[in-house]
Amino acid sequence: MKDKKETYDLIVETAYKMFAENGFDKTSLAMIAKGVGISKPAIYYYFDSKEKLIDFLFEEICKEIMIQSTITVDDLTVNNFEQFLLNFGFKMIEEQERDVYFNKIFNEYILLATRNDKYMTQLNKIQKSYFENFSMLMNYGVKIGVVNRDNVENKSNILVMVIDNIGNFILTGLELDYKGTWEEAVKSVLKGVRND
Amino acid sequence: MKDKKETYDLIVETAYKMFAENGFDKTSLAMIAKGVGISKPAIYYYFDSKEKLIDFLFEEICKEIMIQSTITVDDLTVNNFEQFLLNFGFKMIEEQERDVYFNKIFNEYILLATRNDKYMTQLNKIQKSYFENFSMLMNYGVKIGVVNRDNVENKSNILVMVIDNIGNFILTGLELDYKGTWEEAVKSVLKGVRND
DNA sequence: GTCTATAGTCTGATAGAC
DNA sequence: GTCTATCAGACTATAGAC
Repeated sequence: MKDKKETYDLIVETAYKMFAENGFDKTSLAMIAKGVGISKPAIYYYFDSKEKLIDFLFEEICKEIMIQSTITVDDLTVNNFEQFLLNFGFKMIEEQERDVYFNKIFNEYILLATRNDKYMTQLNKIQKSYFENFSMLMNYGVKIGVVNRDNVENKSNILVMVIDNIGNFILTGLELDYKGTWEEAVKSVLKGVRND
Repeated sequence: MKDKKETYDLIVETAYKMFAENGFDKTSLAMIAKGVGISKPAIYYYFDSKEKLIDFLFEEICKEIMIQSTITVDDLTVNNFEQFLLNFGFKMIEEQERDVYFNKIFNEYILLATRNDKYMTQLNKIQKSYFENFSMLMNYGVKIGVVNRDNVENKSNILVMVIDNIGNFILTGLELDYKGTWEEAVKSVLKGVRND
């Protein structure tokens, strides 16, 4: 029982890294087995098929994203709103610069989703929650008077687009002032409030 | 000679669509041959290998992007600067909504590039020219007084990030007010000029 | 739980006739 | 130029011993 758990985790971790580095198609079960230090058929004891292994990893990743993208609005005030937004982005940028695997494998899943509704349904849920979180945040900003009420949804969309795409550009090795760009995006969006 | 040209073009067109729809690995030469209406070995008369075919399409796509992303600043004035930026984005959004193949296959190449320097070198050139074009445009905007000179590079980056990511979101079928978001991005970036 | 052995399928690529 | 025939190799997955 103890050994089962350990091998299982090793398969999951190794598959995660190898799928991220080589892609799903160019990562065979034989490669994963070799990486773990077991034989190929041993993987089938834990996962019914390669596809099931891919599906399992997708669900794990989705859960993680849902947790990370959650925003709680409770402690936000006029004084810390901008700093909160800035920190949220900075934290994401730092995480994406640190963990290359995550973005690579997630892009694999996005491409998979464009060809397979099973993944697209799940992906759309994540996107929706992402946009809703930022929308909620910006509307709260309007409420406390730090965001101009005009085109709130579009302002929210801009922030999502920028922070999401920073990850993609990091992936290509492009060295840009990402934090500066995020800061400018936040400031652009918060500009123009009438204090009357 | 005439027949050669026709078959050649058919292979290129069919491969383009099939690679976009199924991905490189899940599109075999047999499938392409069947789509064209020839036998598999016939493809080898035109392309030395599957990889060479993939490389050729990549170069074609790169050329097209380089042309489309080129911006000429000559006719821009204080009066038409904002409208030019808006139209540039609107045109890109419309094209991306129309041609689904282009974005799908380009994302394939981006993933390929993260695993193969041959493609990454080319991809980085495209990105560089893209950022430079927008940077040049924004600096021209500063010069004629429609863009605030503070953080010009970051403002330019925001526009690139937004317009680039709109394509990705269209790919996932997400229905958003893309044109409105672009409009808001342009206005956010152009805001705050001091007319003194 | 993990192994060896292997079935069955598909792949990219080549040889050689027409 | 295009074909039929065929290759070696890699793949997922399974059977059955231990």
